[in-house]
Amino acid sequence: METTGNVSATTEIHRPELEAPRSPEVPDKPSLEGLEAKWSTRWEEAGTYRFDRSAPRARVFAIDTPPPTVSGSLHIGHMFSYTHTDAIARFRRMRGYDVFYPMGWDDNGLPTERRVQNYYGVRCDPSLRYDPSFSPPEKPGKDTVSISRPNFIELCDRLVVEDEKAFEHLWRTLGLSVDWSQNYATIDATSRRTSQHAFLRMLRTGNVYSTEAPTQWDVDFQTAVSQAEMEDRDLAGAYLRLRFAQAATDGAVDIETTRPELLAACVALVAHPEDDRYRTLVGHEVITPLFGVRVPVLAHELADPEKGSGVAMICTFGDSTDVTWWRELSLPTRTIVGRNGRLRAVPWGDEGWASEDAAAAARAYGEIEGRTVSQARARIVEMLGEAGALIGEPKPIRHPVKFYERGDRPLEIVSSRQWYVRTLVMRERLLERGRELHWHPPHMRHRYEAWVEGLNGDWNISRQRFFGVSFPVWYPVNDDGSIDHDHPLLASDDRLPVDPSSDVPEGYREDQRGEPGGFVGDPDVMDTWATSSLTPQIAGRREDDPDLFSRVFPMDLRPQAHEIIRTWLFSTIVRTELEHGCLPWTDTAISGWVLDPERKKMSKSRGNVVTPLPLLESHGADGVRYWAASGRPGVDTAVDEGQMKVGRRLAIKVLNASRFALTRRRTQAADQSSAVTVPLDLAMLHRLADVVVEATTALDSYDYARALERTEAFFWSFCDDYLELVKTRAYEDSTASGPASARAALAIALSVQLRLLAPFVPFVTEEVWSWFHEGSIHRSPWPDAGELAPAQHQGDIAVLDMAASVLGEVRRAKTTRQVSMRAPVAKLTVVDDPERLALLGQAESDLRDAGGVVELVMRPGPAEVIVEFAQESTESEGRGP
RNA sequence: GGGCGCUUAGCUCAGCUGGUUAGAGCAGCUGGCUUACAACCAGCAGGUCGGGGGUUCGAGUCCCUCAGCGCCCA
Repeated sequence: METTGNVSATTEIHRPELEAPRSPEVPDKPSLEGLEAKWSTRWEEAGTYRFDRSAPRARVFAIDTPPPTVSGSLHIGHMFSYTHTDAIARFRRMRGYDVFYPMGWDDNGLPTERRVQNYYGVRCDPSLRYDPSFSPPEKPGKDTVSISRPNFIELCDRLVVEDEKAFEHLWRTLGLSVDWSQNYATIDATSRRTSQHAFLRMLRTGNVYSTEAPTQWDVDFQTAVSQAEMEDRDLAGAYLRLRFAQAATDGAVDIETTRPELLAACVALVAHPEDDRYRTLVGHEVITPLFGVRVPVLAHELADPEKGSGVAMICTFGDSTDVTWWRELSLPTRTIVGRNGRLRAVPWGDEGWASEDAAAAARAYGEIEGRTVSQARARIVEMLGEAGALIGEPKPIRHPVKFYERGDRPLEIVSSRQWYVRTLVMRERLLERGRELHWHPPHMRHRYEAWVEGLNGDWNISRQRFFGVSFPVWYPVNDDGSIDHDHPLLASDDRLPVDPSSDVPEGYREDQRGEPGGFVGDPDVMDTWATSSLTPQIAGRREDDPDLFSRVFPMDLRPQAHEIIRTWLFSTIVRTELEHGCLPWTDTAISGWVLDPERKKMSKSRGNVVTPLPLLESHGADGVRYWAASGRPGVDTAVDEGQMKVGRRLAIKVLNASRFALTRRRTQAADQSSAVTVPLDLAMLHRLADVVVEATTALDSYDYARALERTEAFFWSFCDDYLELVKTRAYEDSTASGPASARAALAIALSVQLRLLAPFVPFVTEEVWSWFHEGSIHRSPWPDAGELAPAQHQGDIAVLDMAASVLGEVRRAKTTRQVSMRAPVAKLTVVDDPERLALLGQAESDLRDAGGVVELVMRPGPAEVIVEFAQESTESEGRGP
């Protein structure tokens, strides 16, 4: 076999030795039952998948495993994509790599918070003190119990442990070849230390900064969200035309808006500088209806003359364009939407809230104060109508509105202090890294590029939540009680991880917390992606095991789903670029989605989510894995129990075919390839050698599905044709070269095929392997040239093709006559050209045995096969072979 | 609005740099208990490769265009 792809580059890899087989012990009735429990236990005991941490980097294949969100329910999509990765991991291991394959749990963040709230019926109130005696109710009570932040976090920690057990059981049943001694969790001490340390480094290098700025805000979760967590949803709305009076004249200006409730937050009107209709108006002032606020009319390119009247109302803040105008035109801030999504009280007449008629403004505002945004909208439309400021009828539209991906109400923009990672200035470098990375399939790179090119702000990593990694930062409290955000007090590296809500900064005492001259902790936690973007550093133990880290980083493979390219993949590239100036991995394999059997996207709300465990029970892990591995890289794949049944049948076939091959072999001490001398046997091994090359090439390029397909196709024809052809010869109880050749070829072919199938159906292949080996098949060498080279040089595949083809004609004739396959053929006449007849002649006796042929006649002529049975002399003519 | 992907047998999908008569599995139909396997085996049938145009000796494959579906981004 020629080496291909990066095979030649891995010459330093230590290839496992192929263990000499022992005398086989074959069960009479082999079965798949219980293989998952049996082998997952033995693999654990034997440390089959244990990472050898003495391996040099060149011998290591490191996988940056996606940590599943444990607080979510088990999902068939997990089994699908993790099977793909596992097939690659097993292949690499057999190729002699030391595979670093850890498992992580993403227990950090909002999903866990929500689950804890619902599971225990509690909510976090950060103003409460820690209660060491608190224990949660058995069942959620009628009323929600308020508990302190440390108590809440304890419950999070307690629950995720349970969830992780369920996941681990699933993974072991599925047969993932994970090294379970390399676990991590995104909230554990290692992760928190890694994350906080990286944060402090970014702070020192200036790659992270905090600022008070307009921020996308979810009013229900009451937290900021980043661009990566937002999505557009189409919502019904209406354009309303509002009339503003000109301050200096009797004239009026009409604007159109979908958010009239923000009228009180209006700080200016804006028109396009080239719009002749409003050129004279720009620079003058107008007065808002209802609130009587004087605001300027300004010019800016982003005002769209085609939209509405061509003049827009700038509010603080209705959307991101408002933010842009506010910033670029240096406008004042008049915020009316509070963090809870209700209109807050504002001091009409005071500084910043000047009005032509403050009393009337306060009266009008009193109608909407305290209401939600949508309630306020309804009321203010009525009031505008009564005031005659509403022109014409509302024009209903559907338009995209920004939502938090987990949220239920549109995002609002509020001004708040947040930490940001400087990603915008990195744009070009990030694109360059995207081009360096090997994408499987390649077109997934476009998703990344579109995202990086579309970045419109730095990455906000502050979240106003409870269960997450804290910022290792406190702030001095000035003598007047205000907080000095410009001189943060940083935790020293050796104290990490810290929780600023309970730990005290150096040089301070706990009783100075919140006091003038004292300190306060940063109240926020980091975005979960700010931590999970460091999975290579966390899994590789950068903080506490630099030696390990040097052996596994940069990693080789990031497997993940396509919908988190913009979050996980993107943020990991950002962080590794900032930390190390390189890519975190050389390759990424992007898996598709699992769709329901009707090819619809699965979702809880649709109620079409397929749970994995029942499938594992009815089809076996190998069956489920077979279905998963049949899904092409990056391609969305429907749940198909039919495919799982096929996989199970394949596994059963492996048991039975192996039993046959090994039973024949019982008298044979060794399987010498030199014993294979019969042309038919050499032909079969030659074809198998081609399959080995194909499968190896495919797996080298992460195309597990192709490798499986080729291997499986060979295996079935091996069973249907080759096995049938040599059956009689292999049964012959003799040491003659013919039978010996068949037995040796069967043994070699079995060994090679089991190993080719091992990454896909690890349980059945291990079971069969154990019948005649001491060690694990998963630590055996991947098949290669050495084992099949003699056959490749001597075997002519056409011998097998000819024999199988003529045998097919014999079967056709028997089926047509509706007779048993055992029915004898009185005379078989094969007409073909002399060269092909010569090839067939090399398999003549096998063909006669397999077909039950009494007399075989071969003569030159146009291709034709004639099958004659005793008694009836009718001829059955087949097409030429 | 921009981008990416998909469209091949009733269903699920292969078909790689163009090259015999377009393949597989499932489902369907017809048979067969055959000492590896009846959870099995053998065979049959089923397709104007989404539509149109082009390049070529030759197109499922390359180019253009249209349509439908899905996803990503705005």
